[in-house]
Amino acid sequence: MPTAFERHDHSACSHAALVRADELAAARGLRLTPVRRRVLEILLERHRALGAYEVLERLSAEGLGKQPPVAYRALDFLVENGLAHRVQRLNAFAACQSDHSDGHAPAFLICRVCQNVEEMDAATLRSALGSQADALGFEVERLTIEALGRCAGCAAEE
Amino acid sequence: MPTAFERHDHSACSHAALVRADELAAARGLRLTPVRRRVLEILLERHRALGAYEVLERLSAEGLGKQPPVAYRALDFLVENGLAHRVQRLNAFAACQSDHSDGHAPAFLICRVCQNVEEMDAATLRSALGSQADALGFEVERLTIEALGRCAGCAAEE
DNA sequence: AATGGGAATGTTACATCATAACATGCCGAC
DNA sequence: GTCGGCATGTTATGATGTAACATTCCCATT
Ligand SMILES: [Zn+2]
Ligand SMILES: [Zn+2]
Ligand SMILES: [Zn+2]
Ligand SMILES: [Zn+2]
Repeated sequence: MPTAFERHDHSACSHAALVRADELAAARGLRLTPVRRRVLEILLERHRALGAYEVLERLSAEGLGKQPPVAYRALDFLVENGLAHRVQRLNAFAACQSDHSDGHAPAFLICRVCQNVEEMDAATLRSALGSQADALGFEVERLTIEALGRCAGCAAEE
Repeated sequence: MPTAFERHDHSACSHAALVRADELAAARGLRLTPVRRRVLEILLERHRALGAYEVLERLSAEGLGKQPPVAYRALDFLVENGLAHRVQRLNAFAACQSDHSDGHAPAFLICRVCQNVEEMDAATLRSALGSQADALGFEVERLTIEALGRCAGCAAEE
């Protein structure tokens, strides 16, 4: 798989993610309603993270809902079911582009120039942090790892 | 040093941090003005992170400023100079309680029950993530590592 | 002492992000 | 057919964050 920062046939990313979403919905009996599916498609258009209000604008233009709760509810649904992630640093949301079907909690690389977001496997980091935390008696439930920086392409251009 | 989650003589934490702040200000010619110093003291009262508006309320009660920019400017100053950290998951700020004098970027353990925030050294994690990112040509500039979970004390009570 | 420049603070007004609460519509189970 | 659960629609408000400009303070220079 190419990274989010490379030029690539993005329709393949997008299509694969939608297929995974449909499979997941079927397997778990989730209701991937028109609004929810459309929000996922919108997020999948790029590797950028979108703010809830950016998503809402798109929905609104398509007659799928004009008020913030519509966007937030769909986004929350996607996040809860692992189809999208919240990027804390940006107060924004990105579709999950990884092929782990379930329960993964990746690290994110965020390019501050092109704004693309790449998911990176964080299993090693998770377990390293987990044992450090264990030593302090702390039980980790959710882990956020986000790196802000510059991707190779943007570094080359500057 | 006790962790933020243990019972301890917190005035020692607080006092030590203020001494470090004064030393840093002297060494780097920073202007630790009344508002800035007071904000640091307020953050240091507990190991909790405070929202900007919580800080502002306190300032306002003391006649040190009634408008959001007052709080945000002081907080930004503290963060830029390593005297406080921003906790992304909480949209909140915590005084730096570590004795690293400079440029450290710790991982945070956030107890969702008692709300205390503990800093943990993240040097190992940083370098591990750094090399994973390097392999993708990504240059990390800022790294956020935040674990949400439950501290030993709160686990014992539940 | 006056002057002037830079940093900090004061203030207004607004931008952006997020959710509570309640009304309405949809659909399948009984 | 109607009841109950879930999704959606709508209103209103809460919470977080910043742009822009006015004012004050301090201190170095004249
Ligand atoms: Zn792609
Ligand atoms: Zn880039
Ligand atoms: Zn303490
Ligand atoms: Zn706790």
